[in-house]
Amino acid sequence: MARPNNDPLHLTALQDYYALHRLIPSYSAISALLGFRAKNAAASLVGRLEDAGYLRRTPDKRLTPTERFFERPRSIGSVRAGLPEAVDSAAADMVSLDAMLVQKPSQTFFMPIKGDSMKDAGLLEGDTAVCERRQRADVGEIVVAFINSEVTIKRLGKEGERYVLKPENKAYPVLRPNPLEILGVVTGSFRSYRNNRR
Amino acid sequence: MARPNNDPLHLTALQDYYALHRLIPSYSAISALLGFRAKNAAASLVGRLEDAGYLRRTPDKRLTPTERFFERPRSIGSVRAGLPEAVDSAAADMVSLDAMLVQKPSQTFFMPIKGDSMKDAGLLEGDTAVCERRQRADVGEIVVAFINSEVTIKRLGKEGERYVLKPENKAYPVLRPNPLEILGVVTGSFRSYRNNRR
DNA sequence: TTGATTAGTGTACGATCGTCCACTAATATC
DNA sequence: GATATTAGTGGACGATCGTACACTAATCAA
Repeated sequence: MARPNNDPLHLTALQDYYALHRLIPSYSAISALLGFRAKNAAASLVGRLEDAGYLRRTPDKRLTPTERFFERPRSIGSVRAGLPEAVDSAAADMVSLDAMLVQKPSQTFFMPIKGDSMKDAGLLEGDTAVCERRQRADVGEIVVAFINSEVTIKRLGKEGERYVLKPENKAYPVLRPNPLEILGVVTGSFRSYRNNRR
Repeated sequence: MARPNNDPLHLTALQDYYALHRLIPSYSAISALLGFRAKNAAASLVGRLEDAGYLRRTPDKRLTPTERFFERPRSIGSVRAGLPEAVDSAAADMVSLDAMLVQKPSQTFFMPIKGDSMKDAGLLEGDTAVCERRQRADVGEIVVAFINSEVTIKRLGKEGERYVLKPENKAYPVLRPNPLEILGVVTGSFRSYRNNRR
């Protein structure tokens, strides 16, 4: 019995499962999850998902999510009223968080933001900065610098011939370290409003 | 032959494998990876890793990384200069940002921040809010609300018996929409300094 | 010196996994 | 109105997976 299905790829159910367990379920687990009676249905579903580029296989044939698997709808902002489910998927493109924030994984590391010296730049205590390892930076970029045996995040400025580190908070002074050692450049940031993990 | 081993948990090798494939390998794959001749060695290794809290199992017994699996030796604080490596606990090439910010993929969407009405909360123009579809929210949460045929992001407040929407910027007034329709709750946010923006 | 613990070898076995084949029912196409 | 195509059923089968049991070698503590 092939009941017509508006979501024949069952993507969201699998994404929820993955978010919970960090693993693509086995065929029989997929069948249990989606209510299939034959695990063969799961097999062909996985085939479709592979064709669509949501799943791939490791060298030893095991199932793995691709980048596209993690894409989420980005809504435009003007949505029709009424329907609460209305952040309209028709008016949304799909974007992947990782693809947006991490370009060079091997050069990228995370740094927790401490204190409020950068709060006017929208970097608050507890935020995480996405940083790219690099020794040189341009004026105006936010950099990870090494100063007084500590790592700090400030905006790179210039006074005459001299490079300085500017906080984005009037309560803090401009730093004029000499020498100035740059560990990396902040290419993004993120924060979570949840306390708990997972 | 039990050769003495300085890293009897083989964590880094497994972390590298996971970074590559987003999957904990099978016992035989572990044996191949680490050069074991008996996959039983992998089995007991996994047992140790479970005891140490690096791995756990899904309800159907399949292996999964825990939060601790993604931790990295943090040598921050008093890092000696010149060594920009190993700055934070979670390495960017291992853990996906998506996993950190999205708990329920099927209910989650992204919304661009417009204007500066929430700048004191660290939400700037061009940032992206991670939102979870939900009709009800608690006072103090940042919500996605529907007001005057537009979608807006504000903090949910209460005045007496009445729910209000508070901007986080003194230049903007408190909104008292009636009725108040909530589309979702902001569970996180992120921004990229890449091409544009500030 | 003895005994316990740790780390890995080797073989065997049952359970689970993924694939294959034939089949069905609803939808879409011509 | 005939015919693909899509989505799922059902059972069979070989391969792989995880576990169990017996054993070895090196380290460590009493």
